[in-house]
Amino acid sequence: MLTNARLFQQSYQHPQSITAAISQAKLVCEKNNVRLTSAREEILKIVWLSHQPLGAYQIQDELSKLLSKKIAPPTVYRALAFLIDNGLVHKLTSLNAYVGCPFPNSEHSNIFLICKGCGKVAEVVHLPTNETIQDVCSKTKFGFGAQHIEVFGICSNCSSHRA
Amino acid sequence: MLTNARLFQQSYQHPQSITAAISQAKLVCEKNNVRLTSAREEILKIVWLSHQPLGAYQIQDELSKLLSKKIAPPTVYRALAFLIDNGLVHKLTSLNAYVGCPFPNSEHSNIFLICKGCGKVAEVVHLPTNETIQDVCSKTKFGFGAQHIEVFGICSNCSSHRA
DNA sequence: ACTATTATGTTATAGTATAACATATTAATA
DNA sequence: TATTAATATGTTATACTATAACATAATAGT
Repeated sequence: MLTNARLFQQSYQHPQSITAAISQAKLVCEKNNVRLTSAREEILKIVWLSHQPLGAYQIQDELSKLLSKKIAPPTVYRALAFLIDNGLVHKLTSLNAYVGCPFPNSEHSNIFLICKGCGKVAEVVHLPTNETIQDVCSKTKFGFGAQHIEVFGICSNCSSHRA
Repeated sequence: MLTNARLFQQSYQHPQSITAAISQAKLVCEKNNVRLTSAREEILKIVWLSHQPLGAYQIQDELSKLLSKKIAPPTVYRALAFLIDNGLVHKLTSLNAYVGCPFPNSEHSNIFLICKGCGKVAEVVHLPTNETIQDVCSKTKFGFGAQHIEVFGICSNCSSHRA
């Protein structure tokens, strides 16, 4: 099972992971034959730097600050659409918020653990869950395309600190 | 496995299910000691009558027609919040749309099969999937609260009619 | 250099949802 | 049954989320 759930730990500090994420993103874009422009890269960094999922307008604010100029929503949404299309960012639909994908190359379960305590979100790749979903699809003759799983609860750090 | 996936069949016509849904809703409300007021009941009917998930403003339009008067958004959103709280309606977060719950009393997997062809949505209760999710939570020490699973694909009716 | 393609800037607006406060209805109690 | 507390609805305004449409700029291939 692949996960970045340790980001729930208080000590966690996005180690070299942002630069790692960026260089991985560059590889992905090269492979997909698309361009990681500076706007896209900046937004990817902003999303990665946050420990919580960010809304589009929060990203807008950050980017405005960073570049010291006004950024309009389409700039943000277009970059997000690009990053999502290329598997570098996910949208959490229940939150209208965006997170960086920690493993853009792996097979995806798209399972997101959303902590109601601290607001942090971890992603998990879990093949057994994929299989049970496939089972549901075959039983209902439903042609599987994609899945999106959001799990709401309390992370270990929050439960130990509030207990 | 509990499902209403046969609603994907072309012949499917919401049999007596609307009245059944309403009477079940009344039971649920009685059990929960809350009131199924006429506005709430009307909105539940509207959601049930649609074979596709409805947006809040579509519901607003329907209700306005039905009652021949203007309905403001808060009326709709409040009724939806009530129905969701009592497990009678679900929100599909990726669509910003609402569907009636076909089995408001059962244990829930909250698995939604969303057909990209016809736009219909079926719900499934599938305990094995619950178990794999629980497994993910225990492995990550994440205190499970709730889950929401959206599966995107093509239903059997659409695949047979387009093949 | 020229052209086609892709990306960004800009303005306006569409679509989704809630805050805040007034009024009405219902349920419980005196 | 009048009173009160609680719950629900009406109403207005506004916040939040996202995209359309069109102009300009940057890039890549010829």
